[in-house]
Parts: sequence; structure tokens; C-alpha cells
Amino acid sequence: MAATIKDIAKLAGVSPGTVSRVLANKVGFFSEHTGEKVRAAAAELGYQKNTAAAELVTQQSNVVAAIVNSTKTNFASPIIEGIQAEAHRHDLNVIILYAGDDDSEQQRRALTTVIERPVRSILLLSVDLAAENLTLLQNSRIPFCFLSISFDEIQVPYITSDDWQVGYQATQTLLKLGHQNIGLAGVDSDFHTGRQRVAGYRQAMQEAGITVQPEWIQLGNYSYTAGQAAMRAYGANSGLTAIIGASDMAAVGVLNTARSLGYRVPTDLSILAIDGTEICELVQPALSSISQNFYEMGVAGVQQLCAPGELPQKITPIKLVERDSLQRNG
Amino acid sequence: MAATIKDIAKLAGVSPGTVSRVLANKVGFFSEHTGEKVRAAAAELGYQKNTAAAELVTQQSNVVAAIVNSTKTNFASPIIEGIQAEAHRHDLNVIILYAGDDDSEQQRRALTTVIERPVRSILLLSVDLAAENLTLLQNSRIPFCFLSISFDEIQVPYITSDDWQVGYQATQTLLKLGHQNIGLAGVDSDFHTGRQRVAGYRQAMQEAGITVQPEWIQLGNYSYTAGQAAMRAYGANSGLTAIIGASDMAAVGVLNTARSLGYRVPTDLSILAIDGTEICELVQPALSSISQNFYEMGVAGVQQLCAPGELPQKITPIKLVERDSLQRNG
DNA sequence: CTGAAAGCGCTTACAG
DNA sequence: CTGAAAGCGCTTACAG
Repeated sequence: MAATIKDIAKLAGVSPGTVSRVLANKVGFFSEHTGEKVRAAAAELGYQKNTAAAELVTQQSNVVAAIVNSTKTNFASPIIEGIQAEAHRHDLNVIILYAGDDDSEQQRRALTTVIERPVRSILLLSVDLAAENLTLLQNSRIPFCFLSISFDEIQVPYITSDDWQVGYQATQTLLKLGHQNIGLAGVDSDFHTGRQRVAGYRQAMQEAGITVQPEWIQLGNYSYTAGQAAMRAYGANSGLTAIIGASDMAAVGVLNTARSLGYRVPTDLSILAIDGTEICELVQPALSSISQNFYEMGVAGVQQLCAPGELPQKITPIKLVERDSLQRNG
Repeated sequence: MAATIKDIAKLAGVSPGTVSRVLANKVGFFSEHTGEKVRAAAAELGYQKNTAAAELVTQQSNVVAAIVNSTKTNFASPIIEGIQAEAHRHDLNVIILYAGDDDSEQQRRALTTVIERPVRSILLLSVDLAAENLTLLQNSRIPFCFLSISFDEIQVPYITSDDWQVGYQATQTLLKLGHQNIGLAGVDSDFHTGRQRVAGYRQAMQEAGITVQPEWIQLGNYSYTAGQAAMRAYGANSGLTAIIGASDMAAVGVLNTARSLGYRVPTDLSILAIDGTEICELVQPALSSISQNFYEMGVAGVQQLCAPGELPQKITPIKLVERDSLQRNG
């Protein structure tokens, strides 16, 4: 049995209340002498506080939970790093839970694990909650915020990039290089994020006076496999001179498949990735990207939940990072 | 304020004890009629159990904590998937904590976050604990097990691959292809894992009657950067015909740098990675690897902690996976 | 400065 | 089958 506050009290010859006060360092509430006795006793017993018990009485907690989609893309790490760093500044601890891959049962398990204990707030990293799970979350009355995902139908707090701009700027980048026949590969139009990217793409193309051929937009779930499938659909004689990968992983799928189809990248085909995680620098040629600021999303998420009353929907900046996968057309 | 068991009791016109019994579904301890009343009341109030309170009285918990090194390598995901799957089978919930990058202060924070609440057991994924933190962990009396890391000096439970065999088999694979001048890149000899891999490498080389040149072994921390640095140290005229990357990331670093130095892979230089995570399939040529069974490590980790009395040190199997980065020499 | 007491939300012998 | 009571480990007004 681990030592409790009572054991310390007995050993130090004081009351449990006093032990609690010195261990919580309530200055002015105990004498120097008592403080020393208690601390010595605690050390001797190897005392470890039972924080769960303390949280029960104070009705508050300093842990924030991050629920992540065990996604086929890979931007969770920088978001989590941002969360950790900012949480540290606020003296908060963070625990991470996996919610599976759009598996509503796994989502529910992660959610209840977290709701059934005192957590201060919940961050959801690009997890698209099933309706009943969203209800569960909202009923819990625990403050929450979605990260790296956006919504239109439902009114919930989220922080992410401006996905319309992501699509628009990606397309503009390629247009400025003289490309006209531009593909968009692996994007998921079932959700708001993907629809926005497609809309930005279409707008840029329209402004350039280019008619988008239906087959130029290849839907998918942002995965490597989706990128491969898209490129296979485009084929060896696609007529495309540039392709936007809907995510880094999709872009790598496009890259590898394009190669096997005989394309030289970027000589025959330019590829622009969306996300800008480290994977862009691992492949050759290194992929240029419209990079999101994932770290900042994590930071902003924690800040938002620490400063209630802020506006519930926030945009983090994006930027073009040029590497080696783009080339002027003509 | 969230609804409690007392609120339900009042609404259903029974005692809190009874509510507890029906919600815990202690069959035989309540009548059908009472059961229905209570469940209806709970539903009406949107009751969410306070599991922390329950854990306080029962003195047990069903959450297992996984502490992960936010490492520059990338095998944590499959281990965590294994943990999740097996935990699910035992009806356990898992929370994940980041312990930073060999940062003893961050380790301590993650550890205390977990020790200060009721967790059933702790899994540590390739985190090399600072001495004082190991003491902290051991004093907590919470069952724990290290994963994907091994030790010689200290006696603790761990589950990992046989690192000596990893080094030995990697080297053998290359020797069988006729290579003699074989480099080992990015390995960390400060720890047992790395020392074992080096020892296996040396043994295989010795059995083949080859004298290992000191510069063939390039130390590092298994990162992409370490791989780059190693390859730069080998240089354009290394005389090596094959290189073992101490990790996937190190191997990719070797690959990209070798290319920029003018090597064709695998024509001029064969590369064999250690780990076998998905990154091997993302680069071109796809990297052959000595693959570890990370998923199985996760599974075995929770099994081990669910079945005390098992032997505390376990080995998971490795295997050669051939992809496109190896070629016969001569 | 310190102790006694109440209470956080739950569970579980103990009676009946 | 059900209630009253004690208790898990802690915190915090309230007295003194």
C-alpha cells in the first residue's frame, strides 16, 4: 500500500490537514518547524500524492486530453509538440488518446475514457466525430476544441488552416509557373475540409480561364494509397503537367506512381504537396508544399481553452515552401 | 454541475447504493423494476460516471499508460496499435504520454502525471529513463515494462528484438550477397541496444574473415541527420559497397546523401535498413530491411503486464524483408 | 499556526 | 432485494 497523508501525519505527529497544507505549500499556514517535520516524514515514506483524490475534492484538474485520429497522414506529431509546449507554460499535463480510423466505436471509447475522469479540456486532432459521439462530448460540459479540421453544418470551436486558401494558393502557385492542366489528387470531398480545398482550386482555375476536366479531380482519403490510385487513374498520358497532392502522403503516392509510369519529376510533371511535414524532405526530389503551421495549431488550441470567451474559430497561417518538385511549364 | 449518483437516487426514489448496484449491473442485487427506474433516471439526467471516484474506493484502475519517446525515429505507431488492440481485448483503456527527447525533466513530468493517479500499469516505448526517474518509477510500485529497448546493467522487464541478431543478420544478408566492405551508419553505442547491434555486426564480419575498418562504423542517434552525417563521413570514395542503416530514418539519410555524392543505389551501393516501418516503402528505391515486429511488442507488453509471473524479458522475432535497395556484389 | 470535521462521488460489506 | 453507514485519499472553511 502506498503511503498516504495520514501515514505522514502519524509519523510527523501532526494532523492530516496540516500535512496537506505543507505539501501544497500554503505559505503562512504552517510554521517552519512543522514544515520540516512533515517534509522529512513524506520523504522517508516515499510519499506520492494521489492526485485523483485531490481532484475529486477540488473539482478541477490540470490535465488536457488530446484525442488523435490514427490517421494515414502524419501531421499529428507537430500539433502534439505545440500542445505540449504551450501546456507546459500553463503548468498543464497532457495525455493523448487514439481514436482509431474513423471508427465510431473506438472514438466512443477514447471519449468516455476521458469524460469519465476529471480532465480540464479536450483537443481533437482531425477527428471527425460520429454524431452520437459529438453529443456525448457536448453533454460532458468539458471545454473542447477541434484542431486541423473544420465544419460548416455544425457550430463547434475549431482551429485550422483556411482550406479554401490552401486549395487556391496551391493552384495559383502552379498557374504562375505556366501550368494549365493541373490535377488535384486524393482529396476527400465528403468533409468540409476537402470541399473547401476543391472550391479554392476551382476558383483559381476559373479565374485563369481554364476549364477543369472532371477527371483532373481524383477523390480519396489523403493517404499514400489514395495518391497512388489517383496517379494510376491519370495514367501515362494524362496531359497533366502538374499535380497537387491533397496531403504529403498523397503527394508521395503520386510521385512514386508517376515515376513508375515513366514521368520524370519535375521535368515532365510538377508535384505540389499540401501539409509540408518532414516527409517532403525525405523523398527525392524533395516535395515543394503549401505548408500548414501544425505546431501553431497545437499552441493555439491550448491557449483557446485557457482563455474562454475567445472566438471559437481560428485560422492559422499557411505558406509556400519551395523544394525540388516544381518546374516552369513551357 | 454534472449529475451524480445521488441525483439519480433522488429522481428514482432509491438509495445511492442501489443506484451504484444497477449501474454496475450487479445481477441479482436489484429487481427488474428498480433497474428500469434507475436507468431511466440516469438517462434523463445525462449521467456520466465519475470513474476517478470509483477508482479511489476500489483501489484499482483499468487504464494502462504508454510513455513514448518523441523520437526522431518512427516506430512508435505500430507499437501503440499493438498496445491498443491487446488492451481492448482485456477491456483496458490506454493513455499515451510524451516524454520528450531524452529530456529527464520531461520524463519526470510524464512519469509523475501517471504515477499520481491510479493507472494499472506503465509501458515505456524506447525511453531510456534517467536514473532518478527509474527510481521514481520503481518506488511507485506500479507494474511496468520497457518496450523496444534493452538493458544490461539494470534488471528491469523489457520486450524487444534480439539486437545482437539484428546486427548479425543484417550483416550476414549483405555478406551472402558478396559484399565485404560494409558500413554501419547512425548507431548509438552509448546504450545497450546499439552496442548489441555493433557486436552482432562485428561477429558476422569476423566469421567472414573481414577486418572492420574503424571508419566503417559511424555512430549517431538513429536519426535522418545521423544517416546523412555518416554518409558524408564515408564520402564519395568510401570503398564501401553496402551500408546498414541503424534505423529506417538513418538509412534514408544515407540513401539521399549517397545519391548527392553520385552513388547509384543499388547499382553502386546497397543499403539495408533496420526497423522496416512504412518509410521504407515511401522512398525510391524502396529500402530492404531487417524488420522488427513492433506491433507484436505492443501486444506482448500488455499481455506481460496482465499476466504477472511471466518472465520479465522477452524477445520478439525479426525478419528480412527484401525490397529494392540490395544488389549482389561482383 | 493547527486540529477536527465535513465532504468530493463512488462502492461494498453489513443488516434486515 | 434494499438502505444506512463507513471509507477511499485528499482539501478547506471553521474555530480556536
